[in-house]
Amino acid sequence: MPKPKKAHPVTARSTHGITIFDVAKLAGVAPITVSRVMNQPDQVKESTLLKVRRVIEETGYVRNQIAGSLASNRTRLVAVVVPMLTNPIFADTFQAIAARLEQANYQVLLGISGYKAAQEQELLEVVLSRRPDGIILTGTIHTEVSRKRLRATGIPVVETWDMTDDPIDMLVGFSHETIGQREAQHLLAQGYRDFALIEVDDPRGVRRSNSFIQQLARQDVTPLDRQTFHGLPTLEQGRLGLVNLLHLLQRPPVEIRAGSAVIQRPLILVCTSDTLAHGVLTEAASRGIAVPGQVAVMGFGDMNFAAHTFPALSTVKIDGTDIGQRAASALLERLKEPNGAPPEAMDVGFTLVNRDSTGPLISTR
Amino acid sequence: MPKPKKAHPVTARSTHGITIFDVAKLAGVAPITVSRVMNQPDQVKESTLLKVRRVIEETGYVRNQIAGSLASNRTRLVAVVVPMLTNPIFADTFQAIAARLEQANYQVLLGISGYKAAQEQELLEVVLSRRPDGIILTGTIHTEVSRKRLRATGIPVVETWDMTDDPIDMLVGFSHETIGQREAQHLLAQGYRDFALIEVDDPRGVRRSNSFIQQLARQDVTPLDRQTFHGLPTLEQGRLGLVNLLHLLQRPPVEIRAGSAVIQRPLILVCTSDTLAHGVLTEAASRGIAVPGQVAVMGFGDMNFAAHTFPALSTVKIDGTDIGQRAASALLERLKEPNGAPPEAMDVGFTLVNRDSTGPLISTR
DNA sequence: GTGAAAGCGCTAACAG
DNA sequence: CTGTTAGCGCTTTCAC
Repeated sequence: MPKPKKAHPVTARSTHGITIFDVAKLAGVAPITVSRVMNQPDQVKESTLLKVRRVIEETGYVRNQIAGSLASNRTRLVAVVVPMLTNPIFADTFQAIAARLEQANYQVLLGISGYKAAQEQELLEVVLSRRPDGIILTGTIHTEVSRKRLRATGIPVVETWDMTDDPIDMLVGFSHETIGQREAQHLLAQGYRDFALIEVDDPRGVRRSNSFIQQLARQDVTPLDRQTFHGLPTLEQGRLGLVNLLHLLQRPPVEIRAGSAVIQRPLILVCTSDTLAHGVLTEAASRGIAVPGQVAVMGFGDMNFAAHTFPALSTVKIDGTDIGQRAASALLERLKEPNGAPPEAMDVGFTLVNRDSTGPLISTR
Repeated sequence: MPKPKKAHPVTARSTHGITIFDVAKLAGVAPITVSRVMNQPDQVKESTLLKVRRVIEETGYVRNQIAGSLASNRTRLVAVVVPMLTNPIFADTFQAIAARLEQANYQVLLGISGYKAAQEQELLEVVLSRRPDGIILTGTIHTEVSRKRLRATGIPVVETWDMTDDPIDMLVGFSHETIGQREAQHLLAQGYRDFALIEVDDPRGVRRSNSFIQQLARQDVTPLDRQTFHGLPTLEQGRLGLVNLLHLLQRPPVEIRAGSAVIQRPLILVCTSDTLAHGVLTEAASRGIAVPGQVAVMGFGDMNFAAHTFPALSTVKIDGTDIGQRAASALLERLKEPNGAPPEAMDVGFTLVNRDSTGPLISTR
């Protein structure tokens, strides 16, 4: 007696959903043909294609990617790990990544690492168990275990929003140290001499601040104060920052010559976030303190409001959307061409943006 | 000759990763025991537990959730669909959902629907193919196909950020119509008579505006203008909104009595977003227009900056974190207890928040 | 262009 | 507390 045919198994474990077997039977083809209709339609004859698609439509069949992923060893899933969704500075990047991936028919598995490498490591364990085809991380600071494990899996990885000499794989970001340095050089060149910093304890922001201070030191300048807040930057913190620094406003401005004119440079508050800077502007407005007459303000990020504050905010422009698009594109490229060009770090750079909150610009030719 | 044992198959198709079979062999137990160590550790003897865990540690075994999901018909995946990540109004909700789910050992599959029901429908097709254990949607407006398909799958669904009489399954939100109505009643009661609206074309915001206008009409009041912008709300749009309405500032304020004092009520700009309202405040500050003396401003959302603008912004408080937590909790509850209480709509409500941008409050007892 | 057979790596079900 | 067996629903491989 022949072994019973497996063509349409209904066992105790079956989930009673419509499967590829049901569709195949109704369409009068083999299951593998249904699979081809969905995955390689060009390899299927037009008439068969239509026949199968009609049955799919009629039955309301929904494919099971779980089974497909297990069989094919590809999930069409990309894990994206961000520190915190409520930090708007990453929103553009995240949005760009998700949009680009969805358009390429990949889905996003989201992970929140909370700015802690240890938490990220735990998260990666779970993430890897889903066998994503690729991983996009925020930052380049990870535990040694995480780095080793990621390299061991061979899954394409893109690190973002930072620079390092030793990336896990691909890298799309910029150097926070360079930003701090250039920002200091720029403001010194503009004639500023009295500095105070306002920051939150985000590790990358702190690195920018440290680098900024180091560069000041090379010119024998020491900042007058440094206000550090906890958690995500808020308008409230920015306002409080200025309140805490009001005593510094007594200092007479530095006078510098620009051609035939004389420009005054007061205290400047250098913030690690546009949001903090916006808070400073708000507090200044509420107290009738002139910006940039009595105090100048510098932000970070060039978030969408920065050009429209009053006065318009000078800042460091980071193109988050660009980072996201490049990161996603680099990953997709690799997924398409696993043996393509070797990983190459992309430095997307940054731009110092002069607006009204730091006063008239001195030509620096 | 006996059939070769399947215990440790290495075929052409194997992915050469470490599997549960390898771990089992090294630990001297059956594969199912390894599975139990990971999924039901309390059913395993302490010594076996330790033995297996040591091997897992040593080999660097990473479980394959794909295979597990296929076998168990549970994915520990929850799909979350949001219109747009860059809209900060949803950030709190999304963050709360993701945090709560991760803590319960579920992962988040992200989908971006772009405010369009048709796009959402396509997205759902892909999402369903991943067999998520639950789905959290933003809004209650979906195509008929989407609703039918979601109901057919039997997957627990939570709709958020809105109210409807006919939810797909569970619902956590508030009524945009009620907000518009109450907001109008409130402002009329405060003595305002000259209204202009500033909004973006987000469908829920437009519904609030429409409801607001309807309620005004019941008191024979007609708004003087309605500025509608496209896309996500920005500070820039808010500023532009005020610029476009400057001509309305000529109108003399309404005078009303509050006890022995007399209060003046000027034009009030009712915005569908705190961000727009913040832009109005900014433009007013830049022009030296007094708020609330010459123009009053009302926002929506009570975003984290609203209490700290200058002047502080009156608004409608929505607790996005609360929505997210409740949505996630309701879902988790159902996943734990599939036959628990029937779906119940949760109206989280809202709060009218009076701050300085709408001037002194009139007692409404 | 289409099909049959054999898994992918895990867990449900049942037995001991 | 532990093990055996038999799939989960799909795709790879090889054949026609």
